[in-house]
Amino acid sequence: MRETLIESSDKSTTRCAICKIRSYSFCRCLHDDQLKIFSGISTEKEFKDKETIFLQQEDSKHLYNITKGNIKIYKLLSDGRIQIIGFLYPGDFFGSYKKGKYNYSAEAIGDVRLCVFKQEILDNYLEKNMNLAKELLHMTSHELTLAQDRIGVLGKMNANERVAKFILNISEQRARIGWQNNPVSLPMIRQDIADYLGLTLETVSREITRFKTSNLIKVMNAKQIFIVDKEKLANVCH
Amino acid sequence: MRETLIESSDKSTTRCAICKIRSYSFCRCLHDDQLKIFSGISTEKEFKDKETIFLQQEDSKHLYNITKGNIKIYKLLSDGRIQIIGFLYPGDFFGSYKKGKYNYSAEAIGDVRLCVFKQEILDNYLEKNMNLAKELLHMTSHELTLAQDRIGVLGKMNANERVAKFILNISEQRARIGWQNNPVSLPMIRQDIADYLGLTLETVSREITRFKTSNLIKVMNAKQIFIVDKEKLANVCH
DNA sequence: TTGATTATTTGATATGGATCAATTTTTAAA
DNA sequence: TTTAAAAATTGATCCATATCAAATAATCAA
Repeated sequence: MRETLIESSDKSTTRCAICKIRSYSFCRCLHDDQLKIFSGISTEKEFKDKETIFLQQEDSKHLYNITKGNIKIYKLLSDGRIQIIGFLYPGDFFGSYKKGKYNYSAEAIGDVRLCVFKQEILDNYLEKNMNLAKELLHMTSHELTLAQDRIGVLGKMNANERVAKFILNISEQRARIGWQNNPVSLPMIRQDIADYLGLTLETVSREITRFKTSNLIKVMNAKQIFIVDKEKLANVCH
Repeated sequence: MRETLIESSDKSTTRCAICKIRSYSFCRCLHDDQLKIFSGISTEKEFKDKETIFLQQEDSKHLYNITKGNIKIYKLLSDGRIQIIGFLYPGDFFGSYKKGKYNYSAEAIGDVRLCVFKQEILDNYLEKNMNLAKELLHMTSHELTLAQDRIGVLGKMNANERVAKFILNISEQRARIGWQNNPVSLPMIRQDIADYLGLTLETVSREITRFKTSNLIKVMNAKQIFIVDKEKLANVCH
């Protein structure tokens, strides 16, 4: 048993009421008086760096919401090739909504804390709470547009453009949840970025070097990128 | 005005009640007595080959459901490069948006008939009908898994694998809606297939020729492909 | 029918990014 | 600290697919 269950330390205030990331998560649509019940339908779990949250072939019984840290979701081809579908951040919701098998595997990048929902229980709760159902529909719909954007990147953009877009996207995401977005921290290793962008780690490294050489970015260290000229970087990819 | 509005020819039976594709569309969850109201919240429109249904930069005011024909949804880069996000078929629902703008453009392939919903009106109806909201959530969720599959194809598969997967996918889709799935008809031109798979039309043509030469398929004509050895074709791509 | 346009196939060549390989840097462990 | 392991960079070469070009086939309009 690699996961740790976190006990509610205080019975008077609910987990959800003091949750730091609720404002950019699907549960933001709930009223204060609904939080107590909602806290009860989920549990919190922690994962360490590189721990598997679930694998693609497993029965999908749970849905997850990130409250701390980063995770990657990925698909494996039979010959071992890997494609990272997405990097997910605090507030992101994942797992497959319809029952059956998960459509991808999920793994922690660094320390992670998740809200875990049992599928039937969340489903039942949705039935009684139209707000939450609509919020989840909007969120899924938004995720779909992000996936479609990625199809555009992988189908038509070259290495240069892919890496530029990646740096800008991750910076935007940081801004959205109110974190430092310049320099932007890249929690994942180059190989992960490559598997996300459909490139090799060598190509990713070379493109980053090129942006550095042409003064579009400064590489503070491998995991901290300072965007020097956002406009020029944006011009690279559209 | 290129679109044609179709008048309900018969006031006693509703459009929805006699709709041929309802069983594989999101409205299948509605009871017979709800159909009359539901018919009222949508209109039907026809489009001809190559007609634009909407463009990416337009304000998104409507959502669409295909009742007849095929459409393609695509994104354009500023320099004219095109990426086809998907080919959609009868029963498919589309028109997803981000910040009030459509996330892609949509164009008819051949003659098309669509159910058109005003966004606010459908949204209001959802409020009163949890079934439909949940069905739409499931459908959007399913679309998301399809988009994620495509990310895997575009990120990690070579030309050979992409074309094989394309032929098999389209055949499966035909089977799902109960149409002839072998030979499978490809309503779109080679250039569209290329823009869908992130390849050039020459490469698509060459891969099809290779499958033909190695007797995995027969090319009846450019738009009719007979799958000779489904198993071998499947082995190519996983 | 016939010519004109559009779509498809096939061939020759070029190239962006992969692959293979070595070195340097960073991180973690002893 | 020192050493070992992991991650990242840089260089040399190769290859899958793009690009350029031409021929053939299919479709459409007059």
